[in-house]
Parts: sequence; structure tokens; C-alpha cells
Amino acid sequence: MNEKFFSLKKEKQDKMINGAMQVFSLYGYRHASTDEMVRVCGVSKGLWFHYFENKPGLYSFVASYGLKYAMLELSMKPFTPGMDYFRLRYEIEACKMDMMEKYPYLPLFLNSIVREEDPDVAELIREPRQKYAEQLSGIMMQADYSALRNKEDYLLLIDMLDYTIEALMADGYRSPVFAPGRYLMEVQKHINAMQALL
Amino acid sequence: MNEKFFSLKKEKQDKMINGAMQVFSLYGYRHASTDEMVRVCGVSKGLWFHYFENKPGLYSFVASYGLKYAMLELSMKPFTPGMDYFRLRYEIEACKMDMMEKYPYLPLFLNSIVREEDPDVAELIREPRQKYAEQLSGIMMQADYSALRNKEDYLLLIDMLDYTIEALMADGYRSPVFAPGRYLMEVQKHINAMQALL
Amino acid sequence: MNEKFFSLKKEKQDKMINGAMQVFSLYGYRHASTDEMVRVCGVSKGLWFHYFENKPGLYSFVASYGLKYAMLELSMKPFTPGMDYFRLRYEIEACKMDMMEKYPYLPLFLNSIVREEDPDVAELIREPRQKYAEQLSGIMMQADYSALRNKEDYLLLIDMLDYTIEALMADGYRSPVFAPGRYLMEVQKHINAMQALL
Amino acid sequence: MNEKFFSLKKEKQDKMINGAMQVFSLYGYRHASTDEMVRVCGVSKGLWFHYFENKPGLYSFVASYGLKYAMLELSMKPFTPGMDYFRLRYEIEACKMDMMEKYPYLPLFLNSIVREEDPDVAELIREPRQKYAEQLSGIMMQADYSALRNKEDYLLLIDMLDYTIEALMADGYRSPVFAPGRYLMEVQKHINAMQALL
DNA sequence: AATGAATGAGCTTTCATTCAT
DNA sequence: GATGAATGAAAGCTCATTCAT
Repeated sequence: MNEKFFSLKKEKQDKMINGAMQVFSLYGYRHASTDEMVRVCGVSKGLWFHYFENKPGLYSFVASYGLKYAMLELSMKPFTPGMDYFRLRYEIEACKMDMMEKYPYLPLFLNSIVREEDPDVAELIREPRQKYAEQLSGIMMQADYSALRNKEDYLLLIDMLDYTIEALMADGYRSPVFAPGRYLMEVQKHINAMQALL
Repeated sequence: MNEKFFSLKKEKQDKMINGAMQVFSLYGYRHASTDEMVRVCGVSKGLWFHYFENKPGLYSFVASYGLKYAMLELSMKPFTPGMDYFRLRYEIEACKMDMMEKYPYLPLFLNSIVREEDPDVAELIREPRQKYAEQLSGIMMQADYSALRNKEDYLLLIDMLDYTIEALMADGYRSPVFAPGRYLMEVQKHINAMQALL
Repeated sequence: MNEKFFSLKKEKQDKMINGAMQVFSLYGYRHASTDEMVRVCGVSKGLWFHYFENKPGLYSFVASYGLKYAMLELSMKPFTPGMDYFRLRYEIEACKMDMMEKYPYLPLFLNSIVREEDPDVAELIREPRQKYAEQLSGIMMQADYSALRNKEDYLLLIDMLDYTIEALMADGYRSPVFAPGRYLMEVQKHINAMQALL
Repeated sequence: MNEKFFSLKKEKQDKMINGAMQVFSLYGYRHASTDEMVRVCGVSKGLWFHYFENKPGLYSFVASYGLKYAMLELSMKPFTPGMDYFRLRYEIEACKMDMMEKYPYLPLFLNSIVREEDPDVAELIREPRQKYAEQLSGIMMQADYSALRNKEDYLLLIDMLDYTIEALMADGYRSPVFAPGRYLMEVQKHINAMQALL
């Protein structure tokens, strides 16, 4: 990418980033079209390619940027070591909701990045995607897992919760306007349901 | 579609069906190209449209066909009522592996059909997709769920298992050649892990 | 073309000829499709090409055939020399209506042949088209033109009438079902109108 | 259509318009191919669809544009009321020849628009086509028809002249290069011939 | 820096024509 | 003789990308 992108007014940078996030997260890498980004955020087609050589370059930038921003937000939250696992899991979703203020599609985009398998971009986003995963697991590792009795297999329960939470978010974005409050309530409800099983 | 398709040699029918299943399941409806199907199964471009009016028509046929074939295979297995839930869940995956003999990409395709949301085909496949889901839940409903103690929330555990199994299959197809035996082993391992928690 | 065509049952020959006439006259040479002929007259695609090498060959045959048939019909009518021009002109249209019994689209087709300018077939039909024109003018030449006083320019009035009559026929075929009686009435009305001017 | 088309250099606009007029008027709407337009006027295929959504949109634009241009040219000529009908009819053809300076195929295109019956575009051009017809008849209505004695049927003579003139133009364009001077001479000759009959 | 006109490869689809049966 | 399955070139159209302004 062209580093001069960062010399643009922050406002314009974000307008472009948000447009890209929206279109990429709704349609996936391959099916996202530059025309739609132009329509969504009112910045000329030529400019995208002025700053980001091509479509993979654009995706790779926005994905890295979104992942980094998420990592920064996560690092600023006081996830105190020893916090109950289920509580912590909820707080992470709450943190994602905070990201929406600046980047409304970022929570959905984060999930779509993880699922993205297009060979044109798979390698380009491998590293930041992994770092993000590592930070998340780093945070989660410090949790208090005592509620999950069985040491051997508790990772599977965690996976289940992750899948469920991702599905709830996809549902949320499918509605005309995403309601963060409602989303968090749904997440809490499902967490409670699982906790009751233990 | 043109009913004369069924007058073709079964061998050729299956070659075309398999080509379509492969390309559709790997890339999704929108991104699947007729050119690639031509390449994959050595049948001319014109022929696809001779039998299937257009791309939605082709998808709708192959999806319905695949779902029906899966339902037939499922209906021929002796899923005895009262069978332990986890055992039953495994047997269903085993049954999918049997389908691979004739349609190697069918198990993956079944999952991709469920996820397909392209507005051009959503309505066309709604009914067979639902019937398939109903047959599956019909089978599962007869299982012995006594292993899952807590009546309130056991559905979440089931969802978790379903998500896990789908992910394992996606992993399997990502490898150069899908190994049914290995897949079933992985499925069993994960089922065991969950059972141990109860 | 393959002369064996004439060994077919007359009934089948005519079914094919009528199908071709209909589609060619309604859509013109280029836009007429073999698929539509198959649909219209229920004879397989392969057979067309078995008897008529290719599309120009088919057109050239059917056009020549139609023109010859028209010439035969014309030659069998007792167009007595010295008949009043306007009466004769009407009788020719009446004769065309007789052709409809065997070839319902022939009158329209005759007009469409005259207008056909596609370079793929222009040369192929030049000769029969001209012969037909010559026979017609041969017949017309023997008419009694005394009603048309001015020797110098009467050819233009004749052209006008020809154009008008052609337009009336096109109108007639545009209606759901062509009514020969009504058509002849319209022709007579217009002839009368012109006669009144002299 | 995309209004930005008008921001192109006039020269390029006209190059595209002329290419479309030429191909459309020579082959008719259905048989006119975008590839041929590309070849004829050296502008890429993509650009046509950048400005004109699809083929009907393109035809509808060029037809409307051509009709409007013709109406403008007609409105700028001093067709003085009371001018002799035959003189006026000639002047209209002379006016069409003036249009050729900017749009060499426009006179032929105007005729082809009137004959166009493809259902994909019939409705799209109905209104401008009618307005053009109305302007023409508005002009002709003010003519001095005293030369045409018989009030009852003079409309038929007018039709005849119109058909003849249209045919002469078609003939003219069939020659390697259309010669406006020669065309006007032919028109005059035929007008004279008819006048002599009255 | 910023625009959007311009391109052409690639997509879905049509259709004259061939050929095995 | 008769069929219609099969082909591939060409049509209308899309879209990532380039480039003159």
C-alpha cells in the first residue's frame, strides 16, 4: 500500500475504511465490488487503487487495520487476570461493541476475516489474523476456568460458545440496523444457558 | 430443467452432477463458473444450458438432487429409535461418507447448500433444504437423549457438536484428498470429548 | 440441398416448409432460429440439416420453393389479357389468398423475401426472386392501363399501390389470425380510393 | 443512461453516436452487435455499458437523440406556411441531408427507427418517435395542398410519395458511399413525376 | 491528490451446426 | 431416415484495474 494514505484527513481515512469493511464483511472478499464501495462511501474508484495497489492489497490493508484496531481496543480494557471465564467472554463481546463507535462493521468484519478462505488473500492476512487470535487466546488463558470442571475437554465447550456467539452476531447484522444492546443481551442469555449445564 | 437429462447415460449424468457439486461447494453459487465446470468434468459449456435453463436452474437442480439423494441414503440406514444420541450423530456422518462413493463432494455440498444465501437461488432451494433438515431432525428426535441430563439447555450442546462436525468436514476437504476414514475418526474423538463432560 | 427431401411424404415436406416459412417470414432470415422451427413444426433439428446443408441452404430452398409455388398458382389463373389494371391487381391478391390453403404464411413470406437483404442469402435468392418479379410484371404488363392516363409517370402510382398493399398484408398478419376475406376487402377499398383520383 | 456521457468531449460523444446509428440502421436493433460498434468506432465494449445500462438503453438513447436532433434541425428551417406541398416535401429531404454533416447515418436511422418493431425497445421509443411524427405532420399540415385536387383521397398519394422517398434513401445507402446530391435529384425527379399526374 | 473515463478479460447465455446412435 | 445430444463461437454484460487529466 501507499503510506501517504495516512496523510489523509483521519475522517476520510475512516470513511474509506468503513466502506471497505462494510462491503467486505457483507459479501466476502471475492464478491465485494469496488463499485459498491464507491457507492457506499462516496470516494472515487481511482483513489482506492492509488493507495492500495489492487483488491488483495486493499483487503489485506483493511483486514490488518481492523485486526490491529481490535487488538488495541482489547489491550486497553482491564481484563483482570483471574476473571471468571464466562464473564471475560462476555466482556470481550462488550469490547467489540465499543469498536462499533468508530467502525460500525468491525465486529462483523473480524468474524468474516477469520472465515475468509479465498486463495488470493489467505496468505496476506495469515499473520495479523494469527496475532489477533493469539491476543484473544492470551487474554482468555488468564481466565479462571474453575467453573469448567473437566480439564481434559473444556476446550470443546469453549469452541461451542465461540460458534454460538459468532452466529448471534451474524443474526444481529442481518437485521436492518444492528442493536448492540440487544446483541449483548442475547450473548449473556446463551452464556447463562451453558453455565447452567456445568 | 429439461427432463431429458435423465435419459443420458447414468455415468454422464453423474459426471455432470459431480462437476457441478464440486465447483458449487468449493466456491459457492455466485463464484462458481460454468467454465470451471466444463474444465472439471469435460462436458461442453453449451450442454449445461441445453439441460438447465440457466445458472439458478442448474444450481437448483443439483442442490435438490443432492438433498434428495442424501435423504434416500439416510432413509435406508437402520437408525433404530432409541439409539444413543451420540452414536446416532456419528452414524449420520458415517452415512454421509457412504454417499461419497457416488458423489464425492456431496457431504461438503450439503453443508454449502445450508449456508447458501444468494438471493438468486435462496427461494429455489428453500423447500428441499427444509425437507432435508426435517428428515435429519426427525431422525435425531428419536434418539435417546438420556445422556444429556439437563433438559433446559441440551439443545446448545447439540448445536455445538453440529458446528464442530461441520468445521471438521471443511478441514477435511481442504486437504488435497478427503480421507473419509480419518474424518470419521476425528468426529468420534470430538464426540467422545463432549460425552466425557456429562 | 439433398434431393431425397422430395421422397418424404408430401405431408411431412409441407409441414417442414410451412414451419420454415412461418419463422422466416415473421422474424427475417437472420433472426429466425432453428429451435423455433423445431418447436413450430415438430421435426427434429438434425433433419433440417440432413436435407438442407445449412441455414442459407434452407432459406434458399424454402424461398425458391415458395416463389415457384406462387408462380405456378399465378400461371394457373386465367388473367385474361386486357383486363383492367386495377381489377388485375386485385385478382393477384386474391390468388395469394388461394395459396394460403396449402402454405398459410406464403403471402407474407413472399413479401419478406423481397425485402430480405442479408448478405448471406442475397445472392442465393436473386434469381428466383427476379423470375417471380418478372412473371408478375409479365402479367401486369398485359393489363389495360387506359385508366391511368399519363403514360410517362403511371409507374409511380403502381408503386404506391404495391407499397400500400404490402403494408395491408403486414397489418393482417400482425393480428392473431389472418383473415383473408377481410384482407381482400381492405385491398379493394384502397384500390377504389386510388381509382377515384384519376 | 448515465448523464455523464454528456461530459465527454463532443467529438467522442458523436463518434459513439455515429457508430451506434450506423450499426443499428444497417442491421436493425436485434441484429446490431456491440462488437461491431466497437469495431466501427474504436471505443471499448465496456464503455458502452458504462454509459448505457444495456442494449435497449443504448438503442433508446441513440434513437431519442437522433429524433431530437432531427426535430431541432427541422425546427430551424424556414418552412413557411403555405409553401407548396411538393416543394415542402423536397425541403424536408434537403434538411435531412444537412443532418448528415454531423451524423452521416441519421437519415437512414430515422427511417429504421420508424420501422423498428422489436418488443424489447418498442415501448422505449414510442414517445419520441411519435413526437417526431407529429412535428413532421405539423409541418406538412401547413402546406398548400391545392395542387392535390381531390380532397377525399389525397392522403394516399402522400403515402405513396413517402414510401417512394424512403425506398430511394434505402437505395442510396446501399451504394458504397451515400451521395446526398444524387439522392436529392432522385427525390425531385419522382416528385415531378407525381405532380405531372395531377 | 483525486477523479472517473476507459479497458479487456471473463462471465452467463444463445444458436447454427455436427455426429453418434 | 431420423433423432437430439453435443459443440464452440459469439452475443450481451460485469468488474478489477489503468491512466489521462
